[in-house]
Amino acid sequence: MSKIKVAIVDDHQIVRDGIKSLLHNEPGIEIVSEAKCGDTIDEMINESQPEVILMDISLPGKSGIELCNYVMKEYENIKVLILSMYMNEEFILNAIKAGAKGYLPKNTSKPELLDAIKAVYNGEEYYNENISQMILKSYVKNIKQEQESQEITETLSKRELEILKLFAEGQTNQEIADSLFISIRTVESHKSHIMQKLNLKSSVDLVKYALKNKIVEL
Amino acid sequence: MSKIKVAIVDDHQIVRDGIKSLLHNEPGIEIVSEAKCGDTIDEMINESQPEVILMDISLPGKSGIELCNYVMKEYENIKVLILSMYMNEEFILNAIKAGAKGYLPKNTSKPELLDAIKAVYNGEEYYNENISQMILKSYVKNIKQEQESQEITETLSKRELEILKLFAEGQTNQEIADSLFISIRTVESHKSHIMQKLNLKSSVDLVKYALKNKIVEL
DNA sequence: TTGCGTTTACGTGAAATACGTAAAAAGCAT
DNA sequence: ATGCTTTTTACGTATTTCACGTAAACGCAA
Repeated sequence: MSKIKVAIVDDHQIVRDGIKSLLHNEPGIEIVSEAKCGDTIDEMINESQPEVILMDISLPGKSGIELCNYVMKEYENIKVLILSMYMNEEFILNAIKAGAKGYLPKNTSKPELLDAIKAVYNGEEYYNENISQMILKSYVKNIKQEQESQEITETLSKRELEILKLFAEGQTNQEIADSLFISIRTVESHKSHIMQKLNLKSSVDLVKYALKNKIVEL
Repeated sequence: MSKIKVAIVDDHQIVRDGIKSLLHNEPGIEIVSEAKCGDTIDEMINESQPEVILMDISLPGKSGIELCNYVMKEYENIKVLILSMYMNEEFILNAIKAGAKGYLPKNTSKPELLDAIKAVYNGEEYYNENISQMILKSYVKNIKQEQESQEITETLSKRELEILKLFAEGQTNQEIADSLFISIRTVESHKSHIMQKLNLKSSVDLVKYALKNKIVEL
């Protein structure tokens, strides 16, 4: 069995050295190249023909996510394994969306790193327990958020949203009326409707609602 | 000249290995011990008598900052050099406050790491350019923020703050008047004064101001 | 076509705001 | 203690906004 060809992309020399020393005399693995960032990724791939790329997320220039996306498109046989400090859902989910085959924290043990490399090399996916749990949590959260967002867009009409936005930006009813070329009474009506729909009691709530739902910024 | 005795405290094996491989055959430096966290720091120090400790900030259990503080108190001759992914002001400033003699990003070059170790060993402090600049920026920023905060507390009286809070929480003027046992006109006056003082145009601005300055929560 | 939601708009009385004025009450300095 | 400043209190008036009800015009879908 030939060795698995592994490339490393990480801007921290210490991390690169650490990985190299970890995998140094592993019989099944060979480090064929390394890079600080993704600028020369094509060159690197063509020269060293890696089968697995260990990649950090935060890189100078293009992020690991973008890079992963690119590699997935151009070299579909190469497996990308993300090795990141950051264990937050956003990064992990983005990595998965971008086609990463695995995601490991940087404090991974040597056997886990080896397992992961072998797994992705064999076409499997590798996420450790923490990450699996996190994905699950995040999924549930997302669903909930989506539901909320849907509620808003379902409940409020375009016009109502527009008026809410202008109001929460600080315009008076008259200003809103003028800028939308409608009567001030209409603006008032819209606001009433919005309050009814969202079960809000005051303009203060209206402003807070707009901020919460990122219709306007603070 | 004897070798500088260096200890490593970092929960990422890869990082520890990376540092070791970087410093491996440096004539002036010797890695005398390493640890994943600060639980056994006393033991470690007593056994290996390090002169410089390379330390991560984010550690399981006690943070690098706390640990640094502790080491400074108990072993004042030991120099702590923080080696962190995180380049944000807060961490850096805290590290300095805790008595760290240097702060390096993890993507430090080998010569810089060597320089830093030698510098702190010789009783100097070592911060690279980025960090020096960051400290400066942060300092300026802090000053500004303090000024702003002062402005608020200077400008608004207790009563005004109280009324702003209740209003931003969603109470009507009448409710505020009732709960403070004052006339509704008084509440109105206060609000006017607040707006004048802060140069705000509408209640919307009032609410936003209260949110910005954390007088109320969203 | 009928029905439903959206957008438009008005009427009326109550509430809030803008802007000015001003007087007790409290705090502070000399 | 006395005077000065700030805070807190309050009102008047004109304007604006709110709450609540009503309703016409429009589009779209069953």
